[in-house]
Amino acid sequence: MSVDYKTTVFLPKTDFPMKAGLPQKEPQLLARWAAMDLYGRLRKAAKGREKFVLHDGPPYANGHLHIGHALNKILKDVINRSQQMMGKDADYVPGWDCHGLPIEWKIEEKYRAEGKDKDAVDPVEFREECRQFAQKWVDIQREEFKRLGVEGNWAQPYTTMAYAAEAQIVRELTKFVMNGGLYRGAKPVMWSVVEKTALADAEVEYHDHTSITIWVKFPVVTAGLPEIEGASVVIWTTTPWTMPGNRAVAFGPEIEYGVYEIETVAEDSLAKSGERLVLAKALAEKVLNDAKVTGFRQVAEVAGASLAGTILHHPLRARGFDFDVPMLGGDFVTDEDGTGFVHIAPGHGEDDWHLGTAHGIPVPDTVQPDGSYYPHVPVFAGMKVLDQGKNGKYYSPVAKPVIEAMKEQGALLHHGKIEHSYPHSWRSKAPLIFRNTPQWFISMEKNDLRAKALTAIDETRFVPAQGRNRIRSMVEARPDWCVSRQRAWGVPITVFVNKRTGEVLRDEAVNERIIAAVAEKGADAWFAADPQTFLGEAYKAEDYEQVFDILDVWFDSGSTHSFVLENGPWDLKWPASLYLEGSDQHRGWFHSSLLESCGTRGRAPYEAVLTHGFVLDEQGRKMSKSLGNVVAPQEVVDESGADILRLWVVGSDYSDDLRIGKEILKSHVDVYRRLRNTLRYLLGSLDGFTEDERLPVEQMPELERWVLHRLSELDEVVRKGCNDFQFHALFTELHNFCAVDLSAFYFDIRKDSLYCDAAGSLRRRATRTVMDQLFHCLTRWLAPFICFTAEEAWLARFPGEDESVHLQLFPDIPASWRDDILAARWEVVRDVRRVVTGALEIERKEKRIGSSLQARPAVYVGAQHLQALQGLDLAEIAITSGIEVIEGAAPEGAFTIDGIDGVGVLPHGAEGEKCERCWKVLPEVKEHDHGHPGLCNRCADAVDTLMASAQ
RNA sequence: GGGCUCGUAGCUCAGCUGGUCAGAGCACACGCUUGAUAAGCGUGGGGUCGCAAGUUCAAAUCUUGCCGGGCCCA
Repeated sequence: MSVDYKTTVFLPKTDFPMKAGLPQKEPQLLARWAAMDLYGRLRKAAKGREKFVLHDGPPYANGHLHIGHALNKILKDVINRSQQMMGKDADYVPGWDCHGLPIEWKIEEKYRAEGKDKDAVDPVEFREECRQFAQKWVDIQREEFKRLGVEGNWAQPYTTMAYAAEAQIVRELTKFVMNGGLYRGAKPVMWSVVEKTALADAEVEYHDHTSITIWVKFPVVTAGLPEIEGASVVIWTTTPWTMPGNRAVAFGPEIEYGVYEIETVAEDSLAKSGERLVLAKALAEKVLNDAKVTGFRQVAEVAGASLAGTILHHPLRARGFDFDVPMLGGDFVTDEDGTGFVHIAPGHGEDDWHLGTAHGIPVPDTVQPDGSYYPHVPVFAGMKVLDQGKNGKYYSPVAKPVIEAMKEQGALLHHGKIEHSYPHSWRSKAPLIFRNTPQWFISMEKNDLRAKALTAIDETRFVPAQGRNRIRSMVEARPDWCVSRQRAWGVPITVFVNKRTGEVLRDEAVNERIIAAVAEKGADAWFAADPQTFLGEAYKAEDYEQVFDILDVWFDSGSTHSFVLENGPWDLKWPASLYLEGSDQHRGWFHSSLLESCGTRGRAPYEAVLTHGFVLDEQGRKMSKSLGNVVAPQEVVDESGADILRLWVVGSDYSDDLRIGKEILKSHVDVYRRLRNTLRYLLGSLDGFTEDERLPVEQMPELERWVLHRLSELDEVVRKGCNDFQFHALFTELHNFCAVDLSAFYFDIRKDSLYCDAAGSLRRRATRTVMDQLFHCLTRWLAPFICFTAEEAWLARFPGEDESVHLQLFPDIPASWRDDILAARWEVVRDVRRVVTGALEIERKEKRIGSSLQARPAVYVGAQHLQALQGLDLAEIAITSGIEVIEGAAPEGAFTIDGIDGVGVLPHGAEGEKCERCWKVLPEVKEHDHGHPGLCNRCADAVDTLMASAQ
């Protein structure tokens, strides 16, 4: 037979390519969206709708984006797009954090390279360089974010360094000035003697460091109980340099202590026979062994709490440290290491400071900014507590003199070394010290800030819910907020202090003049202008100290809600619908925003907080250059496309840490292919589809109604998933729908009708009508995820300058599509189908058939299955040329599947000839009494119709 | 060291308040198709549910400890 029927078959036809070429295609779509002002159109279309405002947590403007940025912004974009398509006005204004140490350091590095001295440069000039640097990275990051497909107001983003922002930050600060929340205090803070500055928590990192350890005896002078009279209390410390700052010794009220009398000692021991030492019982043996005490006996037991009231002497009392050292109870004391006693230097530690101030002990200033002791410190004046050795390692030069002095006084019991985790500066990598410094604080108690913040936490929705506990425990325990930094690049603490009274000037008129100047000239105005211009007539500049400390950058970013949501040109809403950042921001932005807003407005600036985990490598390890496991978003985009990265985001469970690597990306490329081919098949099948062809649901076969039912189920899943910000499960369902329900089932079955039925046949029209619905649903549902590919598919079907899938809403699914009874029935039908395909597989193995159309099996079913099959053509569903359904038990040897009871299949080859058009094997083909030799009846009619319509 | 958290097939993940819970998709292998073709269909092999105790008639699911990873803090 030489007639080529292929031309009469309606094969899929589309220009939508199988191979995506995303790295090339995506930039074209971006250019298109820019040209048509998609963002503007989205705003216009959504005007008047309920607002959904995801307030962008500002990334820091230095360096290229890393994978964590990509995760964060893609997630935000998916949420914004899905909210918009659910009918809200989801406007998104991205922003950047621009002030702060890292940028300042970059400029300083440059100066150093040029041999310039930073301190010799005018601060305004220095700040201008920082500003330029930040702006450069804002521009670079903006392009990198856009490339990921993130939609938003890129033309008018916010930055913390915009003059308007700086002015508003100053305004926020003055609120704390006016309500008394801001105060100047002194406090030990993490201090870098190298950078000569205080460091924020976020600027501290922990590394191993070797410290000298000393065990020191404090003689009891006034015993709180008789057992310890004449004894010495032993402390252990890893920071010998803090001994000049010692003012107390802490014990654990719950800890059991013992008094030990030394009997015999080794030759080189510092302990003396006959002396009595107080130690925690759990640690005594170890301490005494370490101190080379060879014989001792416990002479008394002492409960920790009973030590209260005991007075000790400083071990160097004879050398100028002539003050009493009280014993105080501290919950932080443990008997797990050391001696069970902690020496307290209120100027050198957080716990120390709390305990000291709580008992009215003055906080001594012992160490100068450069790390050397003040001249007034006996014995050690001028010595350095920290310095860099010849080998480049940092050590404490004063450790040895301290040890010597202690030895001379007979106060040293033992000394040694320890390697432990110790705070270091994130920039210079130098070890830090705690140093007492004058700083500005926002009180957690004044104006009930802590209580307000805790209430605000309770009133916020946290996703996942554990986030609430995390931030709550931090706010409960945190000390006052230290907002001052001794730096140059940032918003200054715009405060005047009365030189005579030490009082902070509180005057709204002065504040307004400062704010106006900053709004006009930026925060530089504070440095450049004559202070008298701010003070006006009422005050004399010489009576006031102008503060030049810089505000903690967390105060900047904590204020973004005020100049982005509340004020500013964007017309958003306050509070934000959502803040979304990595889980580290419980201590960062979520936290600072909460405090700032509670302190100024009495509530959180957000309704909900969503956190995601961190990105790890394929083995679940942290990414690092040294491990060589860093995945750069730019590389993924260049190799595979942004849609692949976006797929990775929605295909992962972001509530936990997520992993990425070669294999994981490859699997997402595979997932992408399935989605793309599904869209492509729909496009090809819908070639030439017109409204005339559309068929009402009532006239559709059950199979089509089943697909519509599935769409109604998916509609629910999609909306629920988007509302809950849970994309992973919903995406998996969409993908499985494409793979399992469509590709392997519906499409496979309907190929025959689509290709071979006459164009006007009801069955084919029903198929194409449903495929049209599928196309609308899938492109829109997928649009927030694979924003490029969804658009490409949409445009392949609806070309036009004004067209975009992103201007669509999620489809409205008629409630009538839902048919649970039908769906349950089709579950049974698919079970039967599974048994048939299983049986055919054996025939295939035995080489008795190839294509399933060569088979005409006999299916034995029970009453229940028979009922489910009522009115259906099982051959069509199983894609065989014929089928025989027989009610009754399956005969011996029939194919069955465990778990699908009552269904057995006996294979038979189909009888007849292969229709040359539809490839079914039918007896009627041989008979061909319809004038078309080689064709079945259906195909003969179809060809007739086609030829008639062609004429 | 402390707080929080995670650890189910090669990968991404389902498995709610303990009893068809050992699953899905992908990957892999084999076969089919050659009219979705660098595609599509079918079948199949993979996990002692991180490890170890314990509670219970019964544990991936509860408790404790340990190991490993992560975030935050010290």
